[in-house]
Amino acid sequence: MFEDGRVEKTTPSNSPTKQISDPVVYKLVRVEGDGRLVPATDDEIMEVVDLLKDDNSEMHIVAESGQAVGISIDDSSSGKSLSELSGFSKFEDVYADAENLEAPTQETAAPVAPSSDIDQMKQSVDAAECSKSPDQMRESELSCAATSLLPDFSKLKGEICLDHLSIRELHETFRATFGRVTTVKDKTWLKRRIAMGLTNCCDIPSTSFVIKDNQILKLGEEENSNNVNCAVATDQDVVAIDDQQTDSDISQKKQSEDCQIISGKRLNCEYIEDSLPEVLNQEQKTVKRLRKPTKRYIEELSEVEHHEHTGRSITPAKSCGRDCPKSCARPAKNVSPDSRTYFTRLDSVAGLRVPCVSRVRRSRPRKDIMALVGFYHSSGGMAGKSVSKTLGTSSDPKKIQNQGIELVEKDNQCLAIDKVEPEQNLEAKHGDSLDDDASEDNIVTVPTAKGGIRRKHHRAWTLAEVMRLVEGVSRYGAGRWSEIKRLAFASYSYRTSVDLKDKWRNLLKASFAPAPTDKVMNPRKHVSMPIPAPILLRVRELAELHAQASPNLSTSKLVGCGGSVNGTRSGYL
DNA sequence: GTTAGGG
DNA sequence: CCCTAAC
Repeated sequence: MFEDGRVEKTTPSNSPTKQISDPVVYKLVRVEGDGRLVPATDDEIMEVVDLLKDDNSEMHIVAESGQAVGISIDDSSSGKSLSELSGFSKFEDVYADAENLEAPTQETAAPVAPSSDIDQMKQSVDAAECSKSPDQMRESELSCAATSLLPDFSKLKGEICLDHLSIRELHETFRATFGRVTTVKDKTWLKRRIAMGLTNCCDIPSTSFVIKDNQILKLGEEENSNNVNCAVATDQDVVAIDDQQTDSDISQKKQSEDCQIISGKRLNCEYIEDSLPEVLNQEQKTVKRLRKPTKRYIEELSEVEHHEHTGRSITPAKSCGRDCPKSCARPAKNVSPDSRTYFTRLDSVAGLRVPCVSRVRRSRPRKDIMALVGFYHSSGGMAGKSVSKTLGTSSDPKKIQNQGIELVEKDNQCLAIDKVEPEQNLEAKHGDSLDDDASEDNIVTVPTAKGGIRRKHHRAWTLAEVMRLVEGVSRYGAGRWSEIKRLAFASYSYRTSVDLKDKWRNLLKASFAPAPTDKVMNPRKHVSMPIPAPILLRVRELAELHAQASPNLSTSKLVGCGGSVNGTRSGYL
């Protein structure tokens, strides 16, 4: 996996930091996928020579001899970055982290003993004015900041320049920044590391810079190197993570420090992971950071959304559209809206039981109404016929699509259907009251040839409706359908004026057709309730009446009083 | 918006 | 019952 990958490298430490008393000889190696370190070939060395020159200033890592050997790289988690970036520059952090691992034990051995610094710091918490050596004085200032573990560079007021600090001061600053001590003696590394901590940024120039308002101000630094720095820093992160993950002995302190830097760099590099440890330094908490929601969180969110969505489609409380303006306006009958009981109404004339789902007009049957199908079938009659017919339409390949549309449609439909209407039961007792407000909704969407779909809802005309229609025609005149609708079918929200007109037309047809003879008719077709002869007779009368009156254009009102004038002319409307 | 008529 | 032209 890392065959092509990068070569880690070593050179004699030519760090500008002359304080390094312990020169380290680096050896260029290649990290194999399994973590083995393979001595680099000449080609590989040549490959990175340029990098060495460019990044020389970053290479003055102080590492105890032999530490480089212990570095292992977990390719499983960092392979990508490793393959993309120069492994060589990782050394900086790798070494630093390796060093940090042993920081507690190294403290005493370090040339600048951190422990003594700590003591001094504690003693000089409020001793900024103590008369000490100039060096100590500066230390005191830094120590004051360090005691809170939060950097307080108030004396520098927003502008921090680390360039002129000594190694020891840098150590103090480091400690103030990260809350831990370090034995790294490399000034540049310390500066950059501190700058990273202070600015939460990995874009730290390798040369002089000033930190102002938590931002890096470069001093004559070119833009080009910045990108490199960022990338390098990211790479360093990866290495640090790997180191942290593979090394179980790691100290909590170090973990949090790594984490902090990592998160800060992530922020900058817009690479965010959700595996942040819980332990964060204080200053971390003050830093806003982008955090990708955890997977679980995302799932929960989506689930909520889903619930909301489905909930919306299931329980819409919207007003019905054109179909039932009236029924919606009417006061709701005192029924639980959630009740899904379906009452049946006994049609006294036809002797049929038809479902009475209250005033829902032109909406497709809900799923649960399908459960009633069996009932429809067993009950026979025209209701059964109509339902089976509509069901047949819906069971084609388009069914799924239709159902999807159904949901949408229902949102726009009056869903007061779930209400049960006691009055209908009363009417059932009354028999065929003209106030009968029967309703049933079995609406199916039918694909049309045009590619669209149309809602097909079939509601068989009850005898009561027919009678009411006939009366309406006789009273207001055939053709005044809107008036009939308004005055006689006000409570039949599902019957439009067009419906009335159509029905009347059918009635006319029936009335002038030869009397049905049972033997001829297919019993299957005859499920449709026959219109009682008296009604048909009345229809014919009215038709003849209109046939006569209508040409006049003036006398639709005469219809009611006209009685039977010259009978048998054209049976036409 | 209503009505008539074809489908 | 839907669709649409005509009014």
